[in-house]
Amino acid sequence: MNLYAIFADHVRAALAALAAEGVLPGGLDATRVVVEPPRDASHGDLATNAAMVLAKDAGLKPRDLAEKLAGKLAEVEGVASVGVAGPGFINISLAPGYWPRVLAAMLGLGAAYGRADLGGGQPINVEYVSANPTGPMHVGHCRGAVFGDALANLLAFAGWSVTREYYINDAGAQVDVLARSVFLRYREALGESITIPEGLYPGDYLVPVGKALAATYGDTLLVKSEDQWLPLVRVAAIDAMMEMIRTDLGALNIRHDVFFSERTLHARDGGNASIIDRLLDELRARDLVYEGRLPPPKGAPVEDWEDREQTLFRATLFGDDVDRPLMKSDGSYTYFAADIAYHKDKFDRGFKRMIDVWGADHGGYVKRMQAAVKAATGGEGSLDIELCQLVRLLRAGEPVKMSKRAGDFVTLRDVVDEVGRDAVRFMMLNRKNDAVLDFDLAKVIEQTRENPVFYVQYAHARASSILRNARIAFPELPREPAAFASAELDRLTDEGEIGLARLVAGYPRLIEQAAAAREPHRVAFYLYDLASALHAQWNRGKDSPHLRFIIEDDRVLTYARIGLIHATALVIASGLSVLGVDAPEEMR
RNA sequence: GCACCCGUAGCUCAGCUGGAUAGAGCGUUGCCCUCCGAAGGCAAAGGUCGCACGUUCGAAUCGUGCCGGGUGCGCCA
Repeated sequence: MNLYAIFADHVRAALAALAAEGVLPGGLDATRVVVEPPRDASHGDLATNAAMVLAKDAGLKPRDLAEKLAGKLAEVEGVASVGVAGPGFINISLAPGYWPRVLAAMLGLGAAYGRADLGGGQPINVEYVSANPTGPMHVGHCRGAVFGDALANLLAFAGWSVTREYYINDAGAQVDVLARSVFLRYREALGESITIPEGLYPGDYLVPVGKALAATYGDTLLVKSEDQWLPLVRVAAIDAMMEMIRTDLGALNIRHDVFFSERTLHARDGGNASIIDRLLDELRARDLVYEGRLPPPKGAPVEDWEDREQTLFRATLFGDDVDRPLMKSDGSYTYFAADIAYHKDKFDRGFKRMIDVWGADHGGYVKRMQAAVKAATGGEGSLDIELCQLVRLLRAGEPVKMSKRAGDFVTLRDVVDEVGRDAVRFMMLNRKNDAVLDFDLAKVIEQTRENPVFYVQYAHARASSILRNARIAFPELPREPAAFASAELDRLTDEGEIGLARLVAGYPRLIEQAAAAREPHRVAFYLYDLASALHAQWNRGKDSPHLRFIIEDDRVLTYARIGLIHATALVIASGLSVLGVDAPEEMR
């Protein structure tokens, strides 16, 4: 149901026909041929670069080739005229009834309109958020969370079988610190007066965890040594933190399918080799792991640098700049070693394609991780990494102070509670993920055109309002969009109406391109344009009553226009659902 | 020193993976409310696409080198 794809087929057919006639050589490589909307609508409805791209191989001048192709394309059903312009563009104008027919087809599809099959149902794993389980989510986690979730939605809509995954970093020293912090809260719950020393987590959010421990264990942990109580407390603390994180994510409507524990990769139950042990043995057998020395890091001097032999992964064989350490000086595995095993595990679970969403501060980690996936999967698996740049939190143009000490950071929950889930989600997606983003708490709740969240939602509410009013004027009006596929849609002749239909017709193409580029922000910008076109057409009806959507004494025309409104509302709702934002029927 | 990201209108940003006269919002200027929602609308002015070479029919887009800003740079996660 992608008009541009349909016409790309027509172009290929025209090439084949010309080849059969001996006018063109056969077997021309048409991969660079695209059919797209012309930049300027006055050029026509569709344009293709075919003649310019193929001229050299065909041994013709672009304009000559264009003329020949144009002759063929003019015979295609539904084409009104074909022109050649500029250096060899072929512009196609569709017959007056064509856009209405496209509209009818999409109305028949309903909510399925826009769905693509790029992924062919293949599995893909999207890992995002993966915040440390040591406290509530803070606002810095927000962007990656929303981006990852919208990307997962987008890929699912484009035909992938998506699994949303969260990697729990529950194996490092930070979770021991968490456990010790919780143990203090436990003693506090038993009546002791405590102070949280430097280096432990001071936040109040651990108080209830301590109380729960006291309720479960009474004072029995007090007599145990740290070796004994630490594992118990750690498990309870991590569970409590993950529960909190799940709740925070729920406030943003984010739900993961899989929570994967790093600890399981390190586990050596009953003296067996761990998953990491076994993977490194395998890599060592392939001579991808060796003992060697690294040059000292450049840039900021590292104080306790010591030149020592260590266990290294040959990342340089796979495109990285240096080989990377797998063992810390105390003999335990680095985070990287675990991460290799983790991605290998994803691959073994059936995901040849993986996407990780990371913060920009992990940019230096990209090459080694991709190198590791290449090595560990024998080149069979592919890992794409999407980096999200920082968010600057503002209030009316002034930076919001965020200090890390004393647990005094702005939590994700604070922000969602203040401005609402929809505003957070839409604004986080209203910028390329690799550009830094200013998030102004004051601006995102303004109800003006400046605020794209409001403007787009308002467009949907306005469309809903029009439908309500139309049912008052014509009580027998059907409620289902599909019923309007049989309306006399060729009554839609106004340029504003055709413009709306054109935008709506471009939705499937937009979804495909946004999914292929992994850029959900394109959906947000598209929706803004579509909302703008709807608002504009509505406003034209103020000065020109004959352009209003509801024409009391012309039932047939009203039906056609209501069909257009249904189509527009459907696409807005569909796009918003990809972004994970509500499409309200009225604004309050 | 190296790697990655960014540099487009006065400001904040898009620019459909190389296409035609580079777009939108804000701000500025000028018009427009008896109206299916003015919670706005219409229009105008405003750009050597950081700079310089290169690739080709054609470059904001690709390559190389500079300039400016950000992030990161054994064992933290």
